[in-house]
Amino acid sequence: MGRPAKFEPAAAVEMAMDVFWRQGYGATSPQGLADELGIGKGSLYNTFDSKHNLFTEALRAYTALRATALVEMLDGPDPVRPRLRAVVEEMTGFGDHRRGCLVVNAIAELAEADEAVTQIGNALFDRIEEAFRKAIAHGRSTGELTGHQPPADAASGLLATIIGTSVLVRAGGTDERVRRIVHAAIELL
Amino acid sequence: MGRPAKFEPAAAVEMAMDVFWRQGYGATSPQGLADELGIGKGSLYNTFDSKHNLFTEALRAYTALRATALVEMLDGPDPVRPRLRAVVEEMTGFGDHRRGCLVVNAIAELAEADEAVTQIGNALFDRIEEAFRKAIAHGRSTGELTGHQPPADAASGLLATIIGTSVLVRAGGTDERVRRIVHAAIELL
DNA sequence: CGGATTTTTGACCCAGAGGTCAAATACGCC
DNA sequence: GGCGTATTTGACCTCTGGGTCAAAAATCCG
Repeated sequence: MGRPAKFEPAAAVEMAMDVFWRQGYGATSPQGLADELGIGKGSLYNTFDSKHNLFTEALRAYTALRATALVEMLDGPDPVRPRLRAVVEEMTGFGDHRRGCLVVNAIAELAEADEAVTQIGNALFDRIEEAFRKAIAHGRSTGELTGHQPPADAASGLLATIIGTSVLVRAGGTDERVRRIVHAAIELL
Repeated sequence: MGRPAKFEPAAAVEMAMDVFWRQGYGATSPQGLADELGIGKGSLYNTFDSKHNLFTEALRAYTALRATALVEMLDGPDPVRPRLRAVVEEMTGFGDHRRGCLVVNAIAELAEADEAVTQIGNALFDRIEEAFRKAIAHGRSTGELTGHQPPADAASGLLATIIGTSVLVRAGGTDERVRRIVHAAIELL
């Protein structure tokens, strides 16, 4: 049966996710990752073939987490507005960690040269936008939301808003400003 | 008087700006920069002491350009809405280059570890927000804009929107989506 | 216990990063 | 032309990045 593995790949991916999230891709070294995961560099490369591959795995894990949280938070009884607000706050990384959104950071850093990253990013963006659209459309149908733009437009706007806000959070912007942005964006629906 | 300089530092900074803008900070090497500027690596280091210093110089040049363009575009006869639209489109890098905003990219890549970058970024964000606020307030005073949120809130929202949009542009998002976002954001003022 | 197997590990590799420097070069001036 | 000065340049340096691999270690099985 061979020597027992010392670490769970899935858990390692999540830890790597964390490191990339904090430091970005370029500023993160394999050695650093191995240290942080508490394993040898060789082990890292046995399991994940390259730094870049580990990175995309981390991005995928991240999008899965996000998407799950998104569905979970939007799926519930009316009213929909507080749910949307909660989602927006959660997605921006508002509050605790202040690292913004890993996918947003990845795209800003690498988009021009890295096809894989761009693809993962756009996929997440599309899912978020679509979830927003559905929620907004639902809110309109019950009369809770009274905005005048088509739900698809409102959803796109909200997507841009959370992306922008995640950057502002990462920049260390004041809670006050972030709060105002979120509030206004939700209010306008 | 000594040997005549072969390159203008200011011009070099602008070219470096371009390279960083395309590739990001981590993916740009001193050698690559020197090649692109058509000078020796030594010359680079004589003029700008470090890669990081050149980078912050580039960021500063960038913010100066942006700020100038901003003021120029907002300063004109009524109505203010088309001006705001033009600014938003310009700032997002919509249309030609598709690289998003250099400062946004820099923050997303480095914010957590790089004080200088964070500071430059926040300064630019503040200036943009303030310019928006003034323009919106003016539009309200003439009766052109009829939105209900306080101008400061609308300005913050617009700031988040252009940041988010610049990321979407960099991700290669469809023109159609970007256009809808910009349109809706301006319409809501 | 002695394989057979699976995983770990750190030493090792090469290329390139970021940076330095002495020599070479191109002026103005006497 | 010779000199002082300012700038350029590429060779050079060290260190780390990203990655490989042979040997060691830890398990199961007969």
